[in-house]
Amino acid sequence: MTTILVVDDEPAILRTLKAGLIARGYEVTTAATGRAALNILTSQIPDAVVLDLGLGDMDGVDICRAVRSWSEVPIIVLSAEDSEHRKVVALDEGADDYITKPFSMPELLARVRVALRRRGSATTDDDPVLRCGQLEIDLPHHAVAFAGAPVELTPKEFAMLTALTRHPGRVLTHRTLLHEVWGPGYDTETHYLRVYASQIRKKLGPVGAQMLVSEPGIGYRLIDPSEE
Amino acid sequence: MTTILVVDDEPAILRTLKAGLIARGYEVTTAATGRAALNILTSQIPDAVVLDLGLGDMDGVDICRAVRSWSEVPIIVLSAEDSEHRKVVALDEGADDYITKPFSMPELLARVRVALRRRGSATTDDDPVLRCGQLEIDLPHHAVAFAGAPVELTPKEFAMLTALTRHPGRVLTHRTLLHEVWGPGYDTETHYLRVYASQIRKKLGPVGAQMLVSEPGIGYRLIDPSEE
DNA sequence: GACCGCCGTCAAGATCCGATCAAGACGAAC
DNA sequence: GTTCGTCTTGATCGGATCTTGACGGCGGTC
Repeated sequence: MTTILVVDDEPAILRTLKAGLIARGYEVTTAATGRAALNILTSQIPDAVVLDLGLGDMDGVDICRAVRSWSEVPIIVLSAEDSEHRKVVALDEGADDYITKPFSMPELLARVRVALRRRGSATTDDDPVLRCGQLEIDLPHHAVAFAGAPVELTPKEFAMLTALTRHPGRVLTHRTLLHEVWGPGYDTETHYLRVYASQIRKKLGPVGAQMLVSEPGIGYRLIDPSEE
Repeated sequence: MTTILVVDDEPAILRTLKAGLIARGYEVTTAATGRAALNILTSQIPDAVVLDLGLGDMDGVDICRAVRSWSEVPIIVLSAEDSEHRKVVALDEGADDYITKPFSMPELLARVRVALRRRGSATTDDDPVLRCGQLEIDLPHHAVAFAGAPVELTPKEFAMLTALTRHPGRVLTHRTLLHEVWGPGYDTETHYLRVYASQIRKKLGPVGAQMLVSEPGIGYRLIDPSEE
């Protein structure tokens, strides 16, 4: 069953969208606020999202950015504004498509099909929790746990550990990590990595510390116990 | 280098598109007819396609359909018509996006970035492993194994063995190896090679040691058992 | 057989790199 | 403006790695 989340604060539009999608055979869940949408998206990720930018409680672009930190679910943005700048920002922050109101239902449906077509051929697993051995990273909640016990990390520590956990067992070069966590322009600051690796190890405890190993001259690696 | 194919029969638009894309750092190839576009797409597939529907010789939708039979390259369609039916058909026949002329260059660029972003995350899990006989070098994991048993190598040892394994059975001259591992300026330090060849042999064990042979006065070679 | 060039091995000093601690700088929240 | 947490930077220690030199073996040449 293909599920689509529709987010819009105008009941009339919400009804129209829902009816059109159901008529095409999709399962539809709805949310009227950004907060409600994020709540849904942290627990059960649909196959696609139709998101109106103009919500009462938050900016739709912020929702895109937030969701993109833990899921690649296709997001089709609706907006009343035809502002070029807004389009570019939304697309760069994670939206897959941008439709200007008033829109035609058949076009929206076609664009939904495009989004689903892509998803079908791509990844199927979309668990917003990264795991590696006893380590668990809940991306939407920004929560880390090792062996069931919560671990408090600062933003940079979180970003670095997440980058490593996305590729268990693989060596990430110093450059790659610095790019991922600090952005471009920090390519030579390998000292940062040492400091943060040390702090992460300390917070993971004696057992977890052994999972984060350095590959001298290359980078860092998170040992994947399932590969040993 | 990211390559984008632009297909349009109006020279003015073609020029505009090409200039805008090149300014953003993309490599651009162009085609003015559907036939020319298909010719290019059968030989070398670009990273994305920008396709004007209104070509002289063929219907753009037919091009979409044809390309989709052998490639999933992202296609962004441009069209002068704002016909809803045409949009739906194009999207259903394989187009990933549909932009109506007149369009804004920043928006087009943003949509190109969306298309490329997807391509980037789709091709993540390939594991290029170099092999030569019982020797395996997993480059992303930075792991070396001989006959299934892991081998711990220092950075220079790893670099030297990798260089040799990239060309199984072939002789790499002293100069080549020194350049590859130590960089320029070490052309005469052949003694380094002797030291490291010795250490690598020691770590590969008695069987593996025999694979690394020296060609007196020339360089070193990794024996490829599949060629003997 | 002695010499010579080249290779292989070993080991010791020098050097580099990573880990850790701690202090200063910065920024956000109140 | 102050306070707190986080980020940046510096100093130091220990260890792995690299470099360098010495020595012996092997095969050719004279």
